[in-house]
This record gives sequence, C-alpha cells and structure tokens, in this order.
Amino acid sequence: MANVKSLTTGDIAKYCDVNLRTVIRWIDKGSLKGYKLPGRGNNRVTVDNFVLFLRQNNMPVPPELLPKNKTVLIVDDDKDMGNAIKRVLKKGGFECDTATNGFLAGSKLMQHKPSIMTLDLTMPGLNGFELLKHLRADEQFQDLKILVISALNQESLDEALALGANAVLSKPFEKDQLLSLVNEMTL
Amino acid sequence: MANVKSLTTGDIAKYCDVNLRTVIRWIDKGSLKGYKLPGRGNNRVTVDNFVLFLRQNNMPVPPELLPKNKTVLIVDDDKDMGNAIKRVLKKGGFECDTATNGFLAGSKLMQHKPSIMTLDLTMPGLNGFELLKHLRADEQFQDLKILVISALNQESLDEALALGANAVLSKPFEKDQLLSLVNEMTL
DNA sequence: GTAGCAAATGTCACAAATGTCGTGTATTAT
DNA sequence: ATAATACACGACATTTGTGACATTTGCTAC
Repeated sequence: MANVKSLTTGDIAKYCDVNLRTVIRWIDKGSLKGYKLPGRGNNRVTVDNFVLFLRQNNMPVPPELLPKNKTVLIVDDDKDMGNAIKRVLKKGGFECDTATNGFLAGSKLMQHKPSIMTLDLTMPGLNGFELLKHLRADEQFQDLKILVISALNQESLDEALALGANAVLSKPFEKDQLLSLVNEMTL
Repeated sequence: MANVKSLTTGDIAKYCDVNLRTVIRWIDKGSLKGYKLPGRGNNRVTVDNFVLFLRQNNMPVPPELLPKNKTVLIVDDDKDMGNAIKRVLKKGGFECDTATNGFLAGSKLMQHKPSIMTLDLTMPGLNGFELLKHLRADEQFQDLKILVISALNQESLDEALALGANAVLSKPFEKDQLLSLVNEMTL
C-alpha cells in the first residue's frame, strides 16, 4: 500500500467510517464511480474519484489522500525573481520548480503535481487573472494553493483573491513574509 | 521502457495497482490474454491485449499505453483557425483537443499525451520556435509528432523543420493537405 | 413528542478473489 | 562473466462480494 493509486472498498469503508457493504452499494448505485477487477468483480476506486465523491457530498477529505508534497511551482517570467523565490523556499525545506512561461507552467503543473504555486500576475503572454480563473474552475486543481506575487496595486491583489488566490504578496517583499505565507499554505 | 510492445506481469501489476500474483492468475484463467516465454514460462502481454482487457473491464486506461492513439492537440491562439483544423481532423477520424495559449498547451500535452500536435508558430506570448526546441530537448516528447502550421515565409518553415518539426504547412492551406500530412504522421 | 414508514446502513456467514511470503530460477544490467 | 533484479509457483493469510435479514436514520403526520 506504499504508493496507492486506487482504493478497495475496505479502504474506503475505513476512511468513511462506514460498512464495506455500504461502499459497495454506493458504487453499484453509481454515486461513487469505480470499476471492477475481472476476477469476481472486486471493486477499485481511483483516489481522484474518491476525493471527488467526498467533495460532492461535503464529506471531510482525509489529508493523506491529498498531494501533501512540499513541492512549489514558481511561475515568474523574470528568472532572477524566480530564483530568488526559489532560494528562500528551498531554505524553508520546499522542493522548488520554476516555470518562466505559460507552457512550462502548464506542463510542470500536470507533471509534478505541486501542492503550492506562486504566480506572478503580469507576465508577457500569460494573463495571471485568466490563469487563476481557469485553475479555480478546474476540479483537479481545487487543492492547489496559489500565492499571487505582484507589484500591482492593492485593488488588483484584491481581485486576485476574489478570483481564488489563497494569499497575495506585494512586491517588493521580505523573505520572511514569503516563507511564512507559504508555510501557512501547507497546513 | 521507451517503446514497449509487450508488458510483463510486473508492469501490469503496477498499472492496475494489483499484486503480481493476481495478474498471473488472470492470465492463467484466460481473462487476460498473454503468452509465455520459452525459459521458465515468464508471461508477456501485448499492449493491445492489455488495453483491450482494460476496456472490457471498464478499468482506466493509462494514456501512455496508447502510442498510436489518434489524438491531436491543436495549438493555435486563433480559435476560428483552431476549430477549422479540428473540423478537418475530426472528419479524418482523429480525436482533437485545442489549446489557445501556452498554459493550456502544456497542461493538455501532459494530461492527454496526444501523439500529434499542430503548432502555430506565431502566438502572442508563446514563441513557437522556443517551444519546438524545448520539446525536442525533452526525452518524453521524442515520439510526439509536430506539424507546424504558419503563415511565415519558407525560411521560417525551414527553420522549424531544422528545430525538429516533423512537417510544416504554410497558411493558407487546403483541407486535404492538412489531413494527408497528419495521416502520414500516424504511420 | 411519537407513531409509523421507507430508505439507508449494519451484521453475519460463506465462498471466491486477492495479498503475502519464501524459494528457486530466469532475465537483465554491469 | 557475474551480480542484481524480476519472475513464477505453492502454500497460506487476508480481504472482499453476496444474499438475507436486523437495525438505524430521516421524515411525515398526527
């Protein structure tokens, strides 16, 4: 059970504190999406589908099912700025990955599944507001914590928060500010 | 594991998140079609048979197992142009996915693992040449076929070819040209 | 409140499927 | 070639699906 990609009915029964029989009924009824192994039809549910199911029913999501990795994706077209952020976060014990354009941001987001992303709002060719909106509209990025880092005025930062950013940080900023904000987001 | 044509029981066990012993039982029972090597009878399963097996049991199919998948990612900032390309390719029997900016291109590329990509060279905020270079430098995209579609002059198209594009098509183009080029790339 | 009712969930026992472990051997990497 | 790894197989442990039935829960009307 080291690297769990799928769950058995028993696993889910324990997570939901419910009887195994009930889990099977959920699957049979279709409210929880699963699939059956060829043998006798033992059920399996992908972690993604299970988390989706939990959310749809306002049930608590066990933290161990969420990608709790300490990986941060730093999206900033300014390499120096990106590296500066990286240095601070690395010292804070985070794995860091940087992306200097939209393509890299997209591919690295899907590939490494970071749990936190820092986002510069003003990048040539990549509208940070649009990106925020898109991410927040996508089910699979619900758990991604987004820290907006920008030199724009407070109004813009407020807009970013309204669009779903978890926190904002105005440039220039203190290293301690950055680190403590990111640390808060891991909780 | 670059170009796998057959899978071992261990591979399948990992894909299905199931014990190796169970995979062997599936094969022995005949629900998963495989063949045995002469030595001690180690099992092998062709990718095709494995995918068939997954489908028959409504199990999730890992996208990377569909190397010859007829999925095309259309990267073009012009939505009308993108849709036009999509129409043509859909008629030709391809699954199509469109991306209008770098972020979408990156994330959809990683998520759906298309085998073919059409690329507009001149997009605001996404340099097609840079993207080409980057993709060709990345091991995991070696098998991705790239068709560059551009209104730029021949010189630029040649440069794109030099950078690793598998084919180029200058705008405007005929539908037949597009389809036949894409068809060639699936071979 | 509570009586009644329907739907959802829990319990139980058994058979079948899957997991675990150890050993010996083939296969792959160095 | 040699070492490291992956694999098959048997025997046994554990989990799971199923059906029938008991119990709980949520709701409505009194």
